[in-house]
Amino acid sequence: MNKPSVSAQLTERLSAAGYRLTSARLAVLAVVETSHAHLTPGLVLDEAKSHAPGLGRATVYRTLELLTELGILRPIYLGDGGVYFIRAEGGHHHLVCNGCGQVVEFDECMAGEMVQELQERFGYQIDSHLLEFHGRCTVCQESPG
Amino acid sequence: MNKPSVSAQLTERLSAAGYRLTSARLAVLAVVETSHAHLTPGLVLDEAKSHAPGLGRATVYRTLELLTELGILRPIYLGDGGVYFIRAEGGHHHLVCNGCGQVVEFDECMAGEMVQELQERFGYQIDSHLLEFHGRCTVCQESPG
DNA sequence: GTACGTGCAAAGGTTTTGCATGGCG
DNA sequence: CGCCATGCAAAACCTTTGCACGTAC
Repeated sequence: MNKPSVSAQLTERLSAAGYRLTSARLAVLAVVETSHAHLTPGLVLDEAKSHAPGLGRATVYRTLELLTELGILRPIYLGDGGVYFIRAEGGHHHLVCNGCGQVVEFDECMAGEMVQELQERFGYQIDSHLLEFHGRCTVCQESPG
Repeated sequence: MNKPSVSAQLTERLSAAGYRLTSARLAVLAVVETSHAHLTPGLVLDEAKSHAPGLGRATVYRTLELLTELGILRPIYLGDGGVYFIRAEGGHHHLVCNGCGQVVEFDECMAGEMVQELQERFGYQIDSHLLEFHGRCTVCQESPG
């Protein structure tokens, strides 16, 4: 049972909102904070088990939902039959091919000014954004159907 | 069995790509073209049955996948436990509350210039885009947790 | 007439739920 | 010590697959 290391910033967001800092939650948070990949519930379960061996599937789902509510994670759908979770912080920018499913991540982003305007107009407090562009990659343009 | 009415533009995209115009596909297309909502596979099945009573669940899934491949639909994930399909044409712009799940649609969009740049840089042919901003609505800002 | 597409039903996965037990605060 | 959170197992759901039949072209 590897002791999970999670930033104080994240743990405080949990306790500030009235949630207990259990070992199951810390294990999930450690995975979320370490990983740079697009996470599925199953993958989180596997990895978090190295911190908390007895961890159950249901708890992972409950924790992922909780972290989404707190604005730490966000769910996305990339075209195959399941959910992925990504860190909500900052933003994500995807270019997705409708043919082969390839996902390219890029950095460009002109969302800053839109965030400002949307916050004023709708009264939302905006934590994160996701920009997805869909089309066909160079390979799939040549093989229609 | 209501005869489905589908625009020639859509039917031609199917046949141009080498797909047959079956009554099942026309029924699904009619629903997609008529509806303004965020569509789930189950809802599409129910509605499309009014055009093609014997329609099966599997065919709806296969057709939705096909329409996604052709760039007519796009899947999104809005935070509850399932997929939604929306029309890919143009773009979609959502403001989603992490607390209560409310989804606001807005018109502003500065994606045009980004599309241009991404096409040049990655060689993609871009059909559509999705901009999602996540945060908390005015109500949920006051009730943390 | 032929290959593609369909419907059915079963299989395969994923997500949710109920409940007794455990542990944070 | 009380209540929240967990783990387990089962249930509920959603999605995919295999196969024989139907139908667009």
